[in-house]
Amino acid sequence: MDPSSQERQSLVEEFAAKGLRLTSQRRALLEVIQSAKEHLDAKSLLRLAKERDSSVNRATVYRTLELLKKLRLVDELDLMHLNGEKHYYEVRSERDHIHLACFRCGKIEEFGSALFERLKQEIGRECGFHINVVRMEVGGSCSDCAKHAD
Amino acid sequence: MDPSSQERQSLVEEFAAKGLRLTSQRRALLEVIQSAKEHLDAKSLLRLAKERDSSVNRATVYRTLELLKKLRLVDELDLMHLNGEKHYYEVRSERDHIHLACFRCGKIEEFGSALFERLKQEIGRECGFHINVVRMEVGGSCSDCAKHAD
DNA sequence: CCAATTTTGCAAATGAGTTGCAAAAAATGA
DNA sequence: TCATTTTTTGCAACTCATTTGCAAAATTGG
Repeated sequence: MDPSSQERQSLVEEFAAKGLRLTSQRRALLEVIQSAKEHLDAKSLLRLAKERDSSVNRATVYRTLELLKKLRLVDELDLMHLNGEKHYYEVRSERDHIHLACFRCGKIEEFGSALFERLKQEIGRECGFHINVVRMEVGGSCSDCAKHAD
Repeated sequence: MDPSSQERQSLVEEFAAKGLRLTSQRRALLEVIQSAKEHLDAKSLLRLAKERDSSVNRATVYRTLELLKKLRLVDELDLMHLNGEKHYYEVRSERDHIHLACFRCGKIEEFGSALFERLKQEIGRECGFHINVVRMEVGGSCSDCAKHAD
């Protein structure tokens, strides 16, 4: 009941709310992205979306991802190219966060901080730059791996 | 004479100082990267390196860039994929900086700030993460383009 | 229901980056 | 210096993520 405890609107809802056609293929993809527990690339998204609607095609996945990026519903990540040149996707969250990629164990951590928010504000203020998308990725050794050596 | 007025060591010198073989092909590439006035992709690097040593091959460019990344002499950038999926390269500088990419006019600005440095320190402190590489890229409208509208 | 518009699957194409391999170049060591 | 070993290179073929042209299918708006 308390509005602050509400789940954020689902991707599917937000997508439909923009007046775009919610085809079964798009719905399948949106549901997959929304429910993902980890960062998924286009190939994985296709595989999982096909489990919901076997007619989903690779081209549709790419075309829909392009659309979602433009709509700012989804962010595209590189994750420091830890596993090749492909991209990963995640639902855009309320608060931006930094991705920390461990070169040793491959773990991806997310880190948000007030300092990060201030930095973004500073960019707007100092450079007169109007920010649409921010991507900050850090590569190195996570706390577990850093212990062992460098 | 004043040490602070000295140019930073050249890429070629740093490369040789690491005890690696400075072949004519590598020298050509290093000189091109060092003297670049803008961010260049592998294709452009190859073209320009060939002007210095026509024997330089694409494979060598990629192999050398891989080496330079590992040595932390060069950073790889995406520049928000403003022009396709290719990568751009720049000499690693004393101080990290953020790349601001304008989606409208394509201009790339660089921005370094104390806040950015503090944020990196915070990541180390809060997450116990040992940072090797940082990449922060921002997409939006530069000050000129932001005036016109959004 | 009909005409116009959007979205789709398919298959082929694109393009950045990688790889196996044999030849060339550089280092090593008698 | 010369032979041996190691590294680097060019070449051509390849991989693989992503894009595109197009005709068919689905949706929308009269």
